[in-house]
Amino acid sequence: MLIRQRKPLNRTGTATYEKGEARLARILDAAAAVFMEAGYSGLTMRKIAERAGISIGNLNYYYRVKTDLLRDLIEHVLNPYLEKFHERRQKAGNSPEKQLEAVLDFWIEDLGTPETTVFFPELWAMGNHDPYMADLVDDLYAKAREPLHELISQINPTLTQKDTERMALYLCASMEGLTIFAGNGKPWAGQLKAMRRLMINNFMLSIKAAKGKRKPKQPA
Amino acid sequence: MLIRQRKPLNRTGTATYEKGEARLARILDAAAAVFMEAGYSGLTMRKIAERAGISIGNLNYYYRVKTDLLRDLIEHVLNPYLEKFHERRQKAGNSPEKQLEAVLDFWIEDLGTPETTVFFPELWAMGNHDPYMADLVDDLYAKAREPLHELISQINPTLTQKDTERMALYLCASMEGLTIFAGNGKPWAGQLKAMRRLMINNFMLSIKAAKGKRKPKQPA
DNA sequence: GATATTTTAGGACATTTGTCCTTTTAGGGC
DNA sequence: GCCCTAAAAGGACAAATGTCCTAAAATATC
Repeated sequence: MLIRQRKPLNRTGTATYEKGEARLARILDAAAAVFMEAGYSGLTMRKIAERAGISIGNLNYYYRVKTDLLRDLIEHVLNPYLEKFHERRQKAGNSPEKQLEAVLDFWIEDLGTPETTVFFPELWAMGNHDPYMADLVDDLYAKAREPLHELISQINPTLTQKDTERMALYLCASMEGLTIFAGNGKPWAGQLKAMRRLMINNFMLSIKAAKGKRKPKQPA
Repeated sequence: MLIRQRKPLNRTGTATYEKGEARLARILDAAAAVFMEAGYSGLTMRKIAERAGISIGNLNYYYRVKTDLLRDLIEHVLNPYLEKFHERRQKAGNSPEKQLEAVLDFWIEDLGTPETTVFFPELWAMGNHDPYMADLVDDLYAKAREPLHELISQINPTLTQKDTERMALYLCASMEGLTIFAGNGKPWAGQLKAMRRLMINNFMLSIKAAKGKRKPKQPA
């Protein structure tokens, strides 16, 4: 069954038949696996092809240029994160506190997975040398912080928008930093749950204790 | 003037004359510069040689194997950090609070430098694929956390050792995570000072509010 | 079933990269 | 001034890698 009309050659990351579509997905899966094992510097077209069970020629048919494969790979890995975050946000509890706790819970739990532990530090490193990657990462985190932002402002309405943003960034940075120490296979991995409790407690404390300058009605 | 006796060839990262010693240092400087610009994946022997103003043959005379150069490079960059942390720790204020504040102040300020912003994320990524690098990074952070550990336990003596360690890790992870967002050239770089204030305030709050289980004297 | 296009494989090529070898130059010890 | 080793340069080589080309096989469309 035909899926999309497209000129032969001169294309990248697209397939027209179902078979090609499936192969494309498997290529990106293989690329992700290689990336996790060997990192960005160890990500070669031949390794990807071998992992996907196809020839280099065939891989080159789908991706003429490695850069395109890399970009698709990043999106292929990152998209599920945003989806997971959005759906998790819905089925949170009732109060803003419970909701925030649910989001943070999920966030920190995710740090412990091998994918997140390996993938994100690599992204951070790439972001320092590749503006495209830097933008991609920034966008991702900006979207991931949105729920935090909203919930923080509900828990402590006296905070200005700027203070709320900074508080959200604080939480985000703290959790992401934990990846390095308590991520999968890291020295503190066994204490991830304890760290989660400690962090969330401290976050809540900080949010409530923060003295905001915003007032319900501006006094004359 | 002769500095060290050594068999010719079969050596790595060592020089015998002063000239060689100086060249060695310049090689590592050049390597650090290339590393910062291009990252680990862009670090090639030829780029390093070119940057150092020498031939590949000469670079190979000092480092037969790239791995050795990389390890020396890491140490060459990391050592100043430990030194700076130790000396900064001495000239801190009087009270434990002031001392801790000084250490954290310096720590977060350092995040904003181009070197730290670029170098550490690269180290984190390498640590996921290279056990040697992983150990090196772990050791570094363990040493960097020592002052935190001690000061935290002074500020809140009711905390058990484990709680103190976790609290230190919390501070450490939070600050390191901030690198990604407010490091040099990052979107939040302009708000690094504000974030520093926010973080340190919250850290102090968390340390003091933490309820420890340790008591001065065990009750019967 | 015939045809056109997608998909696949295999080889090939130029470039890059780590490493090695040989030769020349420089510098310290006597 | 002579000798020995360090320091430096340049070339060379094999392996790896991204990319391209051509031909065969598979597949949808008519």
